[in-house]
Formats: sequence, C-alpha cells, structure tokens
Amino acid sequence: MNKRARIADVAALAGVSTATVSRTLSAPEKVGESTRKKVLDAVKETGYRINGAARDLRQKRARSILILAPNLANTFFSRIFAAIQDEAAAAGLTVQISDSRIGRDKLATLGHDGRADGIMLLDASLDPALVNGWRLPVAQLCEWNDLYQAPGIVIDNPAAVHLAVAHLAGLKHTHLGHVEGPPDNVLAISRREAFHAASAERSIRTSILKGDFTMRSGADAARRWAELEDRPSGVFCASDECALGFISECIRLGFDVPSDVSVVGFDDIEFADRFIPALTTIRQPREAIGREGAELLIGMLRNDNPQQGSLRKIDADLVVRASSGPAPTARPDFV
Amino acid sequence: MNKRARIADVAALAGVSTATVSRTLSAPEKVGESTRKKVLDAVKETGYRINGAARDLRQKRARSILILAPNLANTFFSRIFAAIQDEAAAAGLTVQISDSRIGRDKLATLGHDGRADGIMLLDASLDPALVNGWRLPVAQLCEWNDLYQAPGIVIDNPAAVHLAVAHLAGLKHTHLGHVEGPPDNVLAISRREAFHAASAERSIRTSILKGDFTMRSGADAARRWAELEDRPSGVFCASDECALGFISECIRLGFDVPSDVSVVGFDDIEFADRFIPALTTIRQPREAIGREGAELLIGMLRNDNPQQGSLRKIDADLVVRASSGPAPTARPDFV
DNA sequence: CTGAAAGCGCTTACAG
DNA sequence: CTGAAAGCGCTTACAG
Repeated sequence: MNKRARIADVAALAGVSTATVSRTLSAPEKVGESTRKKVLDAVKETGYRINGAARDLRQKRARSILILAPNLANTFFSRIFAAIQDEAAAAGLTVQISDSRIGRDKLATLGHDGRADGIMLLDASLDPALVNGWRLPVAQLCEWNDLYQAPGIVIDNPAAVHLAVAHLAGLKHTHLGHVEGPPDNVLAISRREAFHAASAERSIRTSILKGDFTMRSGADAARRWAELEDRPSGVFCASDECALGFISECIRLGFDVPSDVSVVGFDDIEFADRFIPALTTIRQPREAIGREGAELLIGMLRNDNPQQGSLRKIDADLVVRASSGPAPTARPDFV
Repeated sequence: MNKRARIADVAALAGVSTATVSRTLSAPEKVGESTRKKVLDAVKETGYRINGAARDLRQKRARSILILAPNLANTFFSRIFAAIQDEAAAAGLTVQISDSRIGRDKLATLGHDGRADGIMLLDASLDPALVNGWRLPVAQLCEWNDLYQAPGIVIDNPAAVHLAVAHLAGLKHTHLGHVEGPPDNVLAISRREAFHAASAERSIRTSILKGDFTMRSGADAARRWAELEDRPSGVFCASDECALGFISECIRLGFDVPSDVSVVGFDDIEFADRFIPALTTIRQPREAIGREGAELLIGMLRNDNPQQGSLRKIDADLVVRASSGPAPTARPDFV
C-alpha cells in the first residue's frame, strides 16, 4: 500500500482490461462469474478504490449539490442543512456549502465549473440575471424571488401570520405591534403585509416597529415600544431571535410578559420552548423544509427538467406557549 | 450561448492552441500581448468558463475540503462552519459537509475518491484505523483522539474547567455538582476529570449527575438534583444546552437560580446571554476555532506535511453572568 | 462476455 | 512565446 491503486493496476493484476474492471464494479451482472472473482480479488489485494473525480468527469456530473445561504452562522439553517445532507447522502450526492455573499464572480463560477450538479438556494437577494445564468438546476428554499426561473419550497408565510394574528385577536388584543424584518427581505415583506391584512380583517389597530430578525433589533424595538404613549398589548415579531430579544429587554425594563405584553415569534428555534417565558411562535418545520427541498432538487437532477418557477408551500403551525396571554383589559382581575 | 464552451472552442475562435488558452488564463505573463488579447476576446465572445472538474483531475487535486461532524443540526457548529467556509473561500477552496455518522464504507471512501483535498474532523469517536487510513491530510477540531495521526486545534478544556470551579469556589460554594456529558465523549471525559481535579485542589465536595450535553438531559439532571438530600449549591454543566435545560427545570420545580443553586455552563451559545437568568459560562471562541482549524488544514495542504498529532490549544474564557451567585450560607442576608 | 480505443476537458513538460 | 502530444483516471459505445 504505497501509492493509491488505479484501475489499470487492478486490471493488470487480474489479467483483464480496465473496461472489465469498470464493469465489474458498476455492473457486475455484465461480467462472467470467474472474471468477476478475479477482478474482485485484485481489487481487494490492491486496496483499489474508484477515483470519483475521474469517474465524474467522464460522466459529466459531479454527484454533488451546493447549498447557498446568506449566513452560514445562522442557527436557523442548521437543521435544514442536516436534512438536506441526509437526503443527498441517501441519493449518493455530496453536499457543498457556501455563503451566498461571496463575490459576484465567484457566484457566477459556481454554476459553471462542473463541480456541482445543482444548487439549493436559500437567498432571494441575488441578482436574477446571475441566478438564471447558471447552467444548473436550481431550487429555492425558504426565501423566494419571482424573477428566478426556479421552483422552490417555502412555507406559507401569509397563512402562518394569520394564525398568529388570530391567536392574539382571540386573546382580545385590539392593538397589535409588529417588529418587522429587514425592509428588503422577501420573508419580512410577506409577513408584514400579511400582518396588516390579518389585522385589518379584524379591525385591529397596528403599529410597526423596525427590526432585522436579530436579537439586538428585538431589544431595540422593545425600548421603542416602551416609549410609546399608546403601546400595543400584543407584539408579533418576524423571527424568534427578535422575539427573544424583545422579551428580554421588556423584562429588563420592568414589564411582565405576557401580562403587560404578549409576544409571538416566528420560526420555533431550539430555545423557543426553553426560554422563560416559553415563546409562543410559528413553528417552521425545518426538517421537512430541508428534506422536501432536497427531494425537489434531486428530482430535478434526475429528470433534467427544471419545472420553472412553481413554488410548493408547506404549512407552518402556531405553537402556543407562555409568552402570550389575554389582553390587559380582558383579564379577569380587571373585570 | 447554447452549449457551454470548452477550451477547444475558444482556441479555435482565437486561432491558437488550447495550451495557449490555458496559459492565458492561468499565467497570462507567459503569453504575448497580442495573443493574449485575441484569446481574451474569444473567451468573452464564447462565454467560456474553465471547467473546474477537468482542471482538478488533471492537477490531481480537488480544491475542496470536507468537514465531518457528528451532528450537523447541532447549532454549536454553525459559527465554526461559517468561519471555516470563510477561510476556505479565501484560499480558493470549496467546502463540503457531511455527517460523520454515515456508514463506515462511505466514510472510508471519502478519504480516497479524489473529491476532497483534506478533511476537517470534528468527531473523535471514529475508528482510528479508518481515520489513519485516509490518504489525505486530516485536521482535528474541538474533539480529539490521541490515536489519530493528525494535528488539531482544541480549546484548553482543563484550564477552562478550572476557571469555572474557581469561580464557584470564590462564591463560597463548598459542594459542587457536575452534569457530565456522554460517558464516551472525549470532551465530557476531559471536563469531568478537570472538574474533579479542580475541586479536589480546593477540598470541595463533588457530586456527579449523568447527562449527554442535551437540554433534555439537563432537565432530567435537575429533577435528580432536586431529589438529592444533600444538594450541591453550585452546578457546573458540561454544555450550555444542558445548563439551560437544568435551569429551566429548576425554575419549574420552584427553585431560584442563582439563590438556590448557581449554574455554570460551557460553550457560550447564542442564547446564553439572553436567557433569564443570563448564563454564566465558558466562552468557546468558535470563530477562532473555525478559522485556526481552517488555517491548519490549508497549511497542511500547501506543505503536504501532516505534522502528525500535535494539538494546539486555544484559551477559553469564563463569562460571568446572572446564573451564578454566592452560596446560600455565604449570602449576606444569612449572616 | 470481453477488449481496444476514444474521450470527458483540462494542463504541462517538451521541443522549437 | 507557442504548439503538438501526452496524460489525469475513469467509462462506454463499438466490435467481436
């Protein structure tokens, strides 16, 4: 075992051609039994392992998919990535990950250099010309951009927001706040619009507080909320991190959650149910999102027909926990 | 732009050989100015992009590193992965990720199929024969196994644990509990041993509670802690998740943290400082861990000399927050 | 059932 | 400075 054996070494040892070795390994039924045995013995003796890079070049494929996400450090993605990797591994594909905020040139290269078969895109903020210029199947996940000619898996954000608003309305809140996400993010826009629509349906007053999905922005929003003369008694945050930041800061400012303010988040991240108070939130089924996204992309690789642009929606549920309760004026002890 | 252009297409259009096209792209100074211009024009016109897979096969490298971790869904890893990807991208390398708990055959293949140049290993529980059989540079990260012939970057676990114990000792706790990690995990073993050593130095009594790093195990440990007749007043948990689970359950059982029990975690995950009470913990510099790990592995790829087995230790700090306080008998109101 | 030969798309001594 | 040719390590029609 000094050097890695190549297929020619195995062929020489077995006294056959490289073609026969190749067939023995990839389609054993096409090879005679005694030949097969000779080859397999030679494989064992040499410790031969197929060189995937060479096979892939010959077959013009990479056996690999690339995940492109706007922030790999975001813990929201980790379970999704894990599910994608599970599905991909089951299909014999490796998984590459890259931050989508690398330079434009690098991004363009990714779709052209033969080292990935398909792209799982979790970022809707890339230039559509760039994305549509990739010569590979692309599947969108979580975020979407109507200008991308690519199908995708997303959760039904408007429906989920309606659940959150209906929950707070059912608790007799008549003035709701919304800590929104970054103004140019498709998820943030969708959730804010749905918040307004769902509130309007119920004649609920609304106030918007700026945010950007982060805990820090949630804490900042809490300070601005506290300074309001007319404070909404229920606040729907565009993300859980934001909601946890909001609650933490409220508590630090001397308010109680939920008796002073009910808070509902979005995502159901790991700590949502361990936070005190445990967070009422919209549960995003991240495992299912990752799995279905991977299935979609893998299906596209197989059929080679990128069914342009159709988005499949997955339902997200409301999980009621301790951070939301009756509106102050609706509480029994105030009656 | 119907088909992807190959280097031969560019050469034909420019009226030169493929060798010249290749040189123009990879070592322009070796090509005459007018030739270079012709080639570059042809590249532009054809939209040619180098096929990385073909180049890599020819050069016998993959321009890619593989991260192997025991659980991709673990949020502790996300920032480390992000840092590795940053460093790798800067070095022109792509990053693959895989769960290390895929089958043994698949694992063995990874180190042999020419699709990765090096492996970043975050799992010390793999068979050393397997790991040492890889024909690639391997760098260990976070976890380590002395039987692996590979250098690595780890934090100084014993020193970190001493900080935690010294902190609790300084608060006059004379009986400490430790919720340990999984019994066969190298980090868990190292932390438990250091816990015993640091406690013994200070003549502190100790109690061990079983755990496995998870929140659930922390909550379970809290229930067992509550049933103890002689309860330690300070508890050091082997991970933050465990500590958060422990605290949550304590609160649910009617205990106060830190007045009934001080809790110290390990990791400093995202929510440690937002939890209520904010968690006193050992901060693992995850960005630095990822960055230095990547630098180590990339350096090994460059030099091609796997400096077998030396582990570099990074310091971890104690971050004091609200979950730890004076031992009950030491509190002023008891004096 | 098996082999000779071409070829995946590049790079790189070698020669001039 | 440039080109012809070999070769990275495989797979796959094609022919027998």
